[in-house]
Amino acid sequence: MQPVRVRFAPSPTGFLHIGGARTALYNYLLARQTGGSFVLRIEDTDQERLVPGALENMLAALRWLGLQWDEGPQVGGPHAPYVQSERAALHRARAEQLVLAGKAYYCYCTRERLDALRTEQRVLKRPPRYDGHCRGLSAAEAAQLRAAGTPAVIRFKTPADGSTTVTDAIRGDITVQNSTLDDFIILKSDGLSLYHLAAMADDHDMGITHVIRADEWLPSLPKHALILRAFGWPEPVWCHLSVFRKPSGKGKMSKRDAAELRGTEGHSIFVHELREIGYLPAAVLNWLALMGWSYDDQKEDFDMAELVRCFSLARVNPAAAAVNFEKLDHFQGVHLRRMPVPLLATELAPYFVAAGVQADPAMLERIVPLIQERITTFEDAPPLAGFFFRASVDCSSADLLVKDKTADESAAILQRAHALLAALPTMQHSAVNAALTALAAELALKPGQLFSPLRMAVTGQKVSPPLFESMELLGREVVLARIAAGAQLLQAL
RNA sequence: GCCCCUAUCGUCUAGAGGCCUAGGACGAAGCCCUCUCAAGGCUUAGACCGGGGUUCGAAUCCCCGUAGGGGCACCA
Repeated sequence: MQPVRVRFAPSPTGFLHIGGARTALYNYLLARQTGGSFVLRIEDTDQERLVPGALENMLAALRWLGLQWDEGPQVGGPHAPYVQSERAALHRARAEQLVLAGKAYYCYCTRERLDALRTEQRVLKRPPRYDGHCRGLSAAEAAQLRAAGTPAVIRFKTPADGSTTVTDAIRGDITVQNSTLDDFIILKSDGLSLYHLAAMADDHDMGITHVIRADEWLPSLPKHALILRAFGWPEPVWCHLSVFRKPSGKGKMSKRDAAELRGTEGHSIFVHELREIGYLPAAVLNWLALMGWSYDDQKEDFDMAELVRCFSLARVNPAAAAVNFEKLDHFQGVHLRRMPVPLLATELAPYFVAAGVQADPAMLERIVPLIQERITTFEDAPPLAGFFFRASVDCSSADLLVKDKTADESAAILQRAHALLAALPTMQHSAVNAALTALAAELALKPGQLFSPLRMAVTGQKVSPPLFESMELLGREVVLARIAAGAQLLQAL
């Protein structure tokens, strides 16, 4: 395949979400695969909707995912500027060029008239469309309005009849009757271009060969094709990706859904939050890649290099996919288990700090093998392994009881274990295992009967990393102290 | 209201006329392993939206329904 020039063109009106990330990923993959270029362009022509911090958020999220752009903000490139608002003069010139060519015209209709028109059409159950009022203005009328300083927009002259056919790479030909389109605005009265013109002009100027974007643009695709044709510009390969649906399969994700997700499930649709929770970029990438694209009927485990090698537009699925976070967790597990221990330890360290425990780096590195296959996200680590670093643990006395035994009997059993471990020549886990297993047999207890209360005493948890390995890492002193404390707690009952 | 897109297990998907008594993955259930929890191994349940065509033959092609999604701004 020839080197492509693709672009990801987000609008800085919010945080980067998984839908945008997947669009960026597919673009990136195609660029890398063909030795082409991945352009990042910021579409900020709607100054009113800009959200402070959104741009920074997107750049950081893209970088975290490893989707480094070849041209764009912060890195520059031969087609700078890459921020659309800085290209306003270019867009304006294009709009005027179209007017001169008789393919667009100035429109002086007020918003009031437009609103009234729409309301009327709504009442009549007619599609809301501009009625072409200013298209028929005589030169004299137009000149008069202009002289009076009447605010004007520029509208594109859509052919009244006939149809427009555009080809989408994954959906085939799409044909719409031109009568269903109206004379849409391409330049606002403030002189800034609307998306339709700005995006097409920039795509052309930047030499974009493939436009891979969200499905929501499909209805306006004919407008874009019309603009391109009006200029006589070549069309890129179009590829419209289906939007993601809620996990329930119903509808698009809303802000409210997003908040709920973060709070109750520990998941998120925002890339930066996924990062905060402690997901691996490799897992997010693997997950996203497979939502709407597949390689074959077997392979699902991909790293970035493999994705670059295997990706193809032809295998992108046109149907909408519901977001499935269980699958994310699965990929997270796959990639997490594959991570080198020292690296995982380094990544985990800040999460312990955030949880209020000082985790000694050397100790953490010894603990990681015990928890690596027991955690999903980094956030899961402190609750599981925080007991290694705390001075003492809080035990629930109920769980300190040996099953089917009284408190006193349980305390006595704990004391037996205490004495045994105190006398053991080594705290090496297999030795601890052997000794404690023998003790259980001697006391006619099932292993679990003895180990459960011990686990509670030593870790303060009903669920923990392997007990004997944990004891070895904790050291005899700490283990004995905690068992003694547990026994004491029982006696106080 | 109008326009566009989509339609295989609960979910993500494989399938591009016979290889399909429809394959894989997540999730679920069961078993094994086992000090808890995981991880791992094995097994099971589970789908071609409906109706018409075309064809010797359709999950695959066409049409009509239906359902879901998206769009119809001086937003992107």
